[in-house]
Amino acid sequence: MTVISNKIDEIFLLPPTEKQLFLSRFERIDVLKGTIVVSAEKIERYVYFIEEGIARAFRETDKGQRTIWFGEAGGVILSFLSFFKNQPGYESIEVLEDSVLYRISSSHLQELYNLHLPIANWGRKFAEQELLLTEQRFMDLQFRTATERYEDLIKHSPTILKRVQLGHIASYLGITQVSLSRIRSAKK
Amino acid sequence: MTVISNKIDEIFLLPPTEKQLFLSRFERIDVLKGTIVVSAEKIERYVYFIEEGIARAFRETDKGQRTIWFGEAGGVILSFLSFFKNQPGYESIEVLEDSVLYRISSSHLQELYNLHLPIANWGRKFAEQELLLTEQRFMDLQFRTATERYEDLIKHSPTILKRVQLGHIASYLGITQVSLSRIRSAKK
DNA sequence: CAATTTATTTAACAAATGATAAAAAATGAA
DNA sequence: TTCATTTTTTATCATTTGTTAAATAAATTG
Repeated sequence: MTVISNKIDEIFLLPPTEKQLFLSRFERIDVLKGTIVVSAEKIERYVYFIEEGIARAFRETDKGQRTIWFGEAGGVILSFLSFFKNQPGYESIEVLEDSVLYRISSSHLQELYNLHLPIANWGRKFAEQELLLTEQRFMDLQFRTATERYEDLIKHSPTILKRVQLGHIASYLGITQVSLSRIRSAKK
Repeated sequence: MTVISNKIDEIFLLPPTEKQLFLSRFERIDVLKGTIVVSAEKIERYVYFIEEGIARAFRETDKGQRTIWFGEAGGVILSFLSFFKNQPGYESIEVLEDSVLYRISSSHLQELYNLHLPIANWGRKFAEQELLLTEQRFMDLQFRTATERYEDLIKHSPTILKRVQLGHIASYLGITQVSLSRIRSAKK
């Protein structure tokens, strides 16, 4: 649980008592490659932390699946809509390799938020951090070209590039696979 | 202060004591049309709530200003990067009409977060809500065409369409003004 | 290993959007 | 109002990206 424990500390450092309380609410699950952890059809009642493995969030469209997010060890799997508003979310999330996850239920988390100030502030910092990441994605999409976004991916997430097929990468970048292939060949 | 007071309640209902404490930290400012409330150059130490008026966030690029957000009464003016990470943000924010704002300083807010559980949870809900809005923007940009985004704007924010010039709208939609003009003429 | 499936690249054409320039319309100031 | 400025629309051409289909390469399975 070390990866996740570090991740939790990184978001907001909890006093030992609260940290322990928080961790005690987590439950380990081992999932096989291809498992759909979160389904767009359903309201999801857990937040998952990735201890080991890699995950992909995607939306089903008329033109097939389109990837909206990749997560590696230390990443958090959740549907914001599901978890914050109790609605079915936009996305489904699958693991692309056999993975080890730890999850905490919505109701446990709510209870902790309502009783423990440090944990409420942890939740706030968590939301703020995810907000910054989402804003970053938005800015990239709005202000950078597909080529630049691809180069950023090479630079900042080489692991993903190596472990994930290009069709998923292309839709993540907001372009077709053909277009990505053109970008790749232009770069040589 | 009624618009803002309602907005605060909408995010998360505070007990009367905390609500009053929270409100007591706000300060009213009246700003003239064209005032730059938040500058991309600086670290901004306030969050502003719009009681009356309309605002626009934009980034300076090599091709001129590009709008990233519009806010009306009840909206919140802040740079996430500035406020959450104490860094200069991406955007500058100006008011497009004479406006009435209420602001609370970063340090006051931090203090309230650290001492009052309900306010910490208010802050969490606020971040969660802004996260959902940002995610929505991202999804729109990624999954909908410029034409659809324009139609959504007509449907959901007719006020903005009426009060803001089309150049700003176009860059908000992520297209050129020429392209927006084409979309508008195709619709007749 | 060969056979089959899946993933990736390439090519040709269509559609959408950008860039630039000019015209038309709207706005604001004297 | 009239003139000057700003905003919006229109037109033309270049560029980018999408679409479809086929070819190549890689991975998987029996």
